[in-house]
Order: sequence, then structure tokens, then C-alpha cells
Amino acid sequence: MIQTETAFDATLAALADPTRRAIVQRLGGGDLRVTEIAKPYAMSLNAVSKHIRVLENARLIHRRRVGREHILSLDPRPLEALGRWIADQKPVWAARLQALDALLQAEDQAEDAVKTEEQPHAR
Amino acid sequence: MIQTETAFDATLAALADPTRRAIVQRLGGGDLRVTEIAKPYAMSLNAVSKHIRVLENARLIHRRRVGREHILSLDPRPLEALGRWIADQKPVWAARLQALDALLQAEDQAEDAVKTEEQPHAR
DNA sequence: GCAATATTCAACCATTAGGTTGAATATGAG
DNA sequence: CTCATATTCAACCTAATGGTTGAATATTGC
Repeated sequence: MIQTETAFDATLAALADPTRRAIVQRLGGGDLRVTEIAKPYAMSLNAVSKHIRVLENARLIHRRRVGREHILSLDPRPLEALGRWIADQKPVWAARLQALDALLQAEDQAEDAVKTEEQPHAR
Repeated sequence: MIQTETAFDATLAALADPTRRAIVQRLGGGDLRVTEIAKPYAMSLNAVSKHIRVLENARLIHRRRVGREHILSLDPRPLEALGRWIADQKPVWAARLQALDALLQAEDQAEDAVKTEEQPHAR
């Protein structure tokens, strides 16, 4: 494992917020300043600044100061690490998916049985 | 997009906790009861029960009652959706990675320059 | 030097999260 | 029926999150 356990915590927690996910996605198109990032949002600039800080702490974005402007760029490496983690587990899931399918089908049948009982002797 | 925005929130938030990630991983090996899941942890059974509930709400696991036992199975589908989301963005990152590399290298040089200045006229 | 711009810091607030303990509920076993 | 087991519910605590507003800091342009 390259990524430490707690780095994953930070990556996932940072991505768990839709505003931050949108910022990450937008930075995929190129670098942006703080105010530019904040523009589409109803929330205060300060709130966006905090989101940026969270992403920065999670190492998902990188800040470079140019004069009074702070320019943010996407750092895809934690995302790649996360992608690898998920891909690594894929083989295991194959079996689980099959088992789950069978399970859910059986449950649906059981539910139907209950519903039928709710109108007993309907004939 | 298949997965709704808020479903991603739930998936990512659920996975952001190391205990829950471990549970997910363990369930990859096969179904387990609540007490079995709780066994390795120092925390109370109740705490684990809450974690399980979070995973269940995120649809990452599925609960089936068998008598007094609750049997949990992994549902890999949200994980797969997450994997797809990450994979989808990969092309975009390629460019970012290159840009970032150049950036970080430039910064390191700048840092070195500062350090050299700290010992001026060292010769 | 001074005003405008870009951004953060600080304090505050409400909600959520992760944990605890103790009691309740449901099932199983003798 | 009664006791033990499996699990959740309820109330509580503390710390973290996501937001606000107002002030501070740094840089630029005139």
C-alpha cells in the first residue's frame, strides 16, 4: 500500500461534499483562482475558501500564490490511488454481486408472498 | 449519470471512516453477523451497530434478518459506480498530472534558491 | 500614499458524527 | 416459563463540519 490509511480518510471525506466534488471536477479543466471557483456558488467566498482548504489538506488540490491571487490546480494522485484501491477489490465483489442478486430476488418473492396474504381468500 | 449526486455523498462519506472501510473489506470475504463484525474492535457493540447502519443507508451493505441474527452482505454496486466515476475522469487528469509535475519541480527549485540565500556568499 | 482587490483569519452558530451507557425488544434454548 | 443471546433504541457528550459575518493582511494600480 502506498497511500496511508488516514490519507484515504482525507481523500474520501473531502470528496463526500458535492461542492468540493464540483470544484475538483472544474479544476480538471484547468487552474482557477479562488474567486473564480467561488463565482457559481450562492455561499459566501469564505465558505468556498474553507472548502478549498479542505481539498488542499487532502492533497487533492495544490495552491500557488501569484501576487495577491491564489491559483489552484488539481492534483489527481489521491484520486488515482483511490481508483486503484477500488479496482483492487473488484475481483472480490464479483462473487458478492452474484450472491446478492440471488438474495434480493428471494426477498422480493417473500415480499410478494406477504402482500398476497394481506388480502386473504380474495376469491 | 446513473447514481444521483446525493448517493455519491453517502457512498463517499460512508467510506471516509476507516472502521467502515474495514467492514466493507471484511464483507468482501463473505457475509457476517453484527457481533462477528464487531469482534475485532475495541469500541462498543453499539458503536459498530451505528457504523453498520451508516453503511446500510449508503447502500453499501444489505441486511437480512435470520431469527435474532442480522446477517450483512456487501453490495458492491455503489463501489462500482464510484469506480466508474473515477475512471471517467481519468483522461482529464492526464493533462493535470503533467502540468502539476512541472509546477512542483519549479517550486522545489524556488525553495532551494531560498535556502541558498539563507547562507549568503557561502564560498 | 491611498483606494480597490484578493484572500484569509477569527469568532460564532447550528447540525452532524462518532462514541458512550443503560434499557428495550425479539428470538432461541432448556 | 425463564434465562441467555443478538441486536437496536434512546439519551447524552464531545468534537468536527459547513455555514455566517466582520476584521485583518497582502498586493496592485493610480
